[in-house]
Amino acid sequence: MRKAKQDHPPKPVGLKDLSRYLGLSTATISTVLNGTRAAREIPAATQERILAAAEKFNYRPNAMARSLRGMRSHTVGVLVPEISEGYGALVLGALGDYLLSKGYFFFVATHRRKPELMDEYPQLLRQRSVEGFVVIDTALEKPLPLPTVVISGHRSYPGVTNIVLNHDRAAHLALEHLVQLGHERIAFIQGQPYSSDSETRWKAIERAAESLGIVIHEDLVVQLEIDTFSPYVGYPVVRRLLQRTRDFTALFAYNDLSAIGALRALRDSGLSVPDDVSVVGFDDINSAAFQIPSLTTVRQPLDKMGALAGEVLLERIHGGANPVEVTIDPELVVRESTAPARRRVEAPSTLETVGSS
Amino acid sequence: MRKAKQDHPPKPVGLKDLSRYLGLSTATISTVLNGTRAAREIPAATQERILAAAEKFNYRPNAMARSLRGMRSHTVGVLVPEISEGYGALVLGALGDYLLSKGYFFFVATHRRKPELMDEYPQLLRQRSVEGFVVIDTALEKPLPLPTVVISGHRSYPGVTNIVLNHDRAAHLALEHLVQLGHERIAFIQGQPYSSDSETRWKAIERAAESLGIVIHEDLVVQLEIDTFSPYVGYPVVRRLLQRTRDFTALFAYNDLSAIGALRALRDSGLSVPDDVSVVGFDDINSAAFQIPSLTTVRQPLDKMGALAGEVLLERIHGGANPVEVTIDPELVVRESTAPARRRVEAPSTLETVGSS
DNA sequence: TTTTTTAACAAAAACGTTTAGGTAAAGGAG
DNA sequence: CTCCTTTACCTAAACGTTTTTGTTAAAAAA
Repeated sequence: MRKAKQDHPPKPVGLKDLSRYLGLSTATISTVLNGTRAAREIPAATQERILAAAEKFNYRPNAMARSLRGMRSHTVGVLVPEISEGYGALVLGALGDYLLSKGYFFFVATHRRKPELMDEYPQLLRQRSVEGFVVIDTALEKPLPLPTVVISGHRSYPGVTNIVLNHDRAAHLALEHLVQLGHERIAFIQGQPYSSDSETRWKAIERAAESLGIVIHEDLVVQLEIDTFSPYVGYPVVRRLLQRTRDFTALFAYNDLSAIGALRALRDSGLSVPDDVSVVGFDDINSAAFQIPSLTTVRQPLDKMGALAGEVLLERIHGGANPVEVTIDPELVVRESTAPARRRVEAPSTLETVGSS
Repeated sequence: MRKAKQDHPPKPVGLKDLSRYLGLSTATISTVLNGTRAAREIPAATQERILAAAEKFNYRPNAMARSLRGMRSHTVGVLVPEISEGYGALVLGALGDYLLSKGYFFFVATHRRKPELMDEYPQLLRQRSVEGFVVIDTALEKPLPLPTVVISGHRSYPGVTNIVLNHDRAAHLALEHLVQLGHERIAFIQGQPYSSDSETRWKAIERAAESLGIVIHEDLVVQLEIDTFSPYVGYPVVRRLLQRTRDFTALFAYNDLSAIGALRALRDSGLSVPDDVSVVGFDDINSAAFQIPSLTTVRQPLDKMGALAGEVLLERIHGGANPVEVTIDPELVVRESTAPARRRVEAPSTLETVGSS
């Protein structure tokens, strides 16, 4: 019995093999195949011969050798908390497709929010000669040493382009919708502290609330804590909220995932959506439209953001423009989970007005 | 005003820089840093000096040069229909984490089921010196020229390891559960023709049905057609099924996505789950537990399958064992979407028995 | 004293390309 | 017949490593 080494992969044919076969130098072959300026000095007949041979032996230049020599790898590094359902996957998918379509490959490094990995991976990627970085949903501690595009990044660094949603518009769309339905007491789920949009989005919500005349009641605000890509993320916080108070008619969640968890929590607490409570999500992940009730949500064009990140990065790599920030507009998608407020709170509720009446 | 080229990334320090700094040859430094056998001839003092300098200048060996020389790239290629919610993302996530933990990076190529890309990408990846392939949910037309692990592959090729779910057990678990609940007339959603598990799973279902004494009625079988990662995939087929007949008490979907679409279709047709129809999904994606009603499903340990694929591939790359197939066991997760059959079909329904009574 | 051994490192080739700078042969001008 | 151009290539260096095979000076042995 042979050892497992039996079928060594056939060695790919290299320039040297072609050189031997054609009786030409590797230099000549290389220039012809690359169609460089120097190739014009090679007669058509020879060029044909070279092309034919390359075709015949299915010659593919070794990318490492080429990169080493030419100092461009046609590779970018992508830094992401994790590849999973929802946010990351949608962005990564569109980004990947764009990069591939432009002849770039990409390394994905999932740091799982561990600081040591977030430090280490950019270095490892650099070692691998990536030409730039795309950073997804990750708060950069310092600028990276190569062209960088951050999706949902909110810190400014020189040489770093941020791709961000127009959060003010997003918050306004959602709250305006709720106000138009007659909601006044609205509960909020804030994002996890480490999620890169949490703070920015909350500030936008505060501004939108102000401009729409909505009061944000502190006891109606809860914050996500656990780090999971299951809707469970939103379940316990909403359960706890409901134990404390039920004096609200609408809930604006940090994202669809937590909104879906909230749907379940509301139901488990005997409340009906949207009859008792309207729920608005954020992102419009694929399954949002298929919840029962289907989820009203602020759509974040994650696919566009991913593709745009790729576009901007390649532009930068090729020495082009270097915008500090690119803003994308959200869109409100109204579905079944929002409805007119159950009861107009005509009279102020007891607690609020104890001192002032 | 300068052109956009202003801040050229600082050139990484190389072996030559260290060589100049230390007054030692690159050969010596390399051997010491790599701790090769030859390094034992270098006195401890010198070694210290070298290590210290490497540390000081944060020397990182250029991976392309190293690969070119050593002919090992510590890179694998992953071929996947697309990065998206559900199946692909879960597998890819676990696979990626495993590979990274072992010091391997990976290129992801998303072929979107286009034949020309499925042909082209393996070649491009090979050019990039990957050491092996992981193929996810993709029917290979021919074996690839490097160690390959296929997740949910059902064709056998020499040198290709298939990681497959025990579909017979999966089918049996689901159908047995339904039978125990008293279901006799069961509808089925088959997978898309190109989905690599479709055929295998269906055959397993036929065997399980046979062994449990369930008759599969042709008019209760529909097949997924469209290629999307939205639950919509299951919606139209179930709507059509319901227009044709409502004479069934349970539905076994190809996957959770289509099951979720089915939930919506059933509701839109005025049927209640699980009171009128019980629904069983497949995969146990994160959101399955958070549907309303939550979805009974056959859990496929996609994360384990991804990690296992990585493990087997690296084993193979290092010249180790080369199993033809590795089987993984599914698990039934019972939730709210299944319940005892609405009505025992005591008397045969009219159509069935016209000729025989 | 001469030869051998050992310690400590250096030189150079190799990996597969690309590219700047040749050069031999053929053709034309004088 | 000599000199210059042009044509059609080739040589060699370079990219940053790793690794095989030296090389040199000093120490040990004869």
